[in-house]
Amino acid sequence: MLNKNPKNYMHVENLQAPAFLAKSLSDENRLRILLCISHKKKSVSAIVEELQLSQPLISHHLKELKRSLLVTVERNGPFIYYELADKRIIDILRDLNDFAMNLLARRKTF
Amino acid sequence: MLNKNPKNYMHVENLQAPAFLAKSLSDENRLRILLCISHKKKSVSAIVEELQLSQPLISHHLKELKRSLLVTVERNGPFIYYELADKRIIDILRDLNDFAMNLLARRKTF
DNA sequence: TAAGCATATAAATGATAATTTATATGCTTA
DNA sequence: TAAGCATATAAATTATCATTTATATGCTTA
Repeated sequence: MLNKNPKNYMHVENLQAPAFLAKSLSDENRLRILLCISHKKKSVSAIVEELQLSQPLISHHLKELKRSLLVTVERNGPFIYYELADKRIIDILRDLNDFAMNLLARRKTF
Repeated sequence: MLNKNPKNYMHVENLQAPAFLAKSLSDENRLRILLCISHKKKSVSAIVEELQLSQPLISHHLKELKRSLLVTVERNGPFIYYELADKRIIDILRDLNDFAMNLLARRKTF
């Protein structure tokens, strides 16, 4: 768990923030981008090359990830580098993956 | 973290499962439903009453949550009870909430 | 078996979002 | 300053999804 003594309590009334975050994580291509830059900042063209997706599509998703505050941007000459704003997003991604795989495995077993 | 020695490794190629799970968690009303049944199974009408949403909308979201394997169903007479399939989804929800609130707080600070 | 409640389902609608295609912007170098 | 590369943006298209409205199904009880 990220937080054993959470400072932010969840209320049935206000779940906008986690829902918004989950929406950012709900697209497979965006998850691939997050993993792709998880160890070091990378330029758009490097990401395009690695993930084999079109440049406008990558740019679109990067814009979305920036809007959700998940990545930060930095220009260096003609290149623009994207970097994780907080690497703990990878832990969350791993938790989602483990939990989802677990659900699927159980469905197959029982 | 859910898993310090994860059995399921993440690959940039296959992130369908976590993306699908995140999509289930990306709607505020579905999160409200999950929290609403987090302590005990509840009937559809009980959920409708608590969350003040229309019955067809609640049924629709419950169907979606069932499809994602997040809830299980049980009929008792005329009532149909929904229950969390795995309560650890609440930990994940809390992590999402904490992380999201953290991002927002930082944006306001810096 | 008719009536009534609990829930599901179907159809229609409106909104949002992913992707593609085309074009613009901005930096660098000759 | 023209040419070229890196990236962003805009427009068009298609797909997905939340919500509403209307209706059907299934259980129970009189």
